[in-house]
Amino acid sequence: MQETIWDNPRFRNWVAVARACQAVERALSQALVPLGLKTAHLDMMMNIHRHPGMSQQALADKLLVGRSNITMLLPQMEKRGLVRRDADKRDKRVLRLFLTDEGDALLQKALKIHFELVERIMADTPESECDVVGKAMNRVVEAVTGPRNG
Amino acid sequence: MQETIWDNPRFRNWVAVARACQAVERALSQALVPLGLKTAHLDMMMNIHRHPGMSQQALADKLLVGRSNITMLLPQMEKRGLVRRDADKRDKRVLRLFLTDEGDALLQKALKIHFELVERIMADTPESECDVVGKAMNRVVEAVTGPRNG
DNA sequence: CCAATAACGTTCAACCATGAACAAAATAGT
DNA sequence: ACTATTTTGTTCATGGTTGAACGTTATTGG
Repeated sequence: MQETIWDNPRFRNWVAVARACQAVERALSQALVPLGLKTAHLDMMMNIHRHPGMSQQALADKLLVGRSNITMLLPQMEKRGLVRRDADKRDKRVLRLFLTDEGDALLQKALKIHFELVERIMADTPESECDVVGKAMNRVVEAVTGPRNG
Repeated sequence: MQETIWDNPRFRNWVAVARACQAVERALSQALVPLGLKTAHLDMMMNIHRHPGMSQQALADKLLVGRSNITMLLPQMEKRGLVRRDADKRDKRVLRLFLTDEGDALLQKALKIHFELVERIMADTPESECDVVGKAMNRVVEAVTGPRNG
């Protein structure tokens, strides 16, 4: 009776999700080595691309990481000429984030790699099921971050 | 036309998976603080529980982490009296891993927390969809770790 | 106007994770 | 039997991630 938990569909299936996620994270990490990028950098660039001019705080919230994480990583990318940080005229506390042209070009290459990896791992999953997965995951994020006190 | 990638169902939905995974990982991490456990420890204990006597190498493979990771974490748990490492008689290189009674008891508490979290985040997802998700994720793991040439 | 509070970004020390290099033990090939 | 290769676990230097404490700037309340 000690293994009752594993018989629960939700639990067992979520474990599969976590496992798959880590496997893909690792594979993506390897695939990005030629570009000199870490998955954390890619995540940041993807978000800055989709929300140009966002603050570091907003980026941290999107990525579900601490603010200090952003502070530690951004200067590297800035030095590489991938990202630009402009001071906000109205609010001197915030820095507005933008991709440089070079950053955008590198992002496109990285996205291609990411895309091909996803295509490969999802090849045997029909689109309809993909949508079921995506919708379930969006509900998960809401359930975790929504009722989140802060 | 530069955002074509985001219109792809597989890509967009996979991003949702990764995001959900990180959110839950973070939530679980917080929920385990009272037990003095990290998610890495819980993962290890779960696997040792299901495969008693497994080697550190086998555990690393299951968890998709480096061998050194196991070496760094296990002694802490051994000192806490949660895990036991027995030398194999036949092969003097390998150490066989077991949970102590105390470790098993703590694992049960941790599993309860994990289980309740999963129940909460999956509450709005019917069991049938859960299975679709789980099967898709198992295919993902196979696609990544199976054809993995190196 | 002025003090208190909150928000943004930074710094720092502590902890984790990783991969390369290593010693010991087992296996394979001759 | 003997060397070469592989496997297992450890060590170590490096780099990533975190949360707390801090300085600066906005905002709120009197």
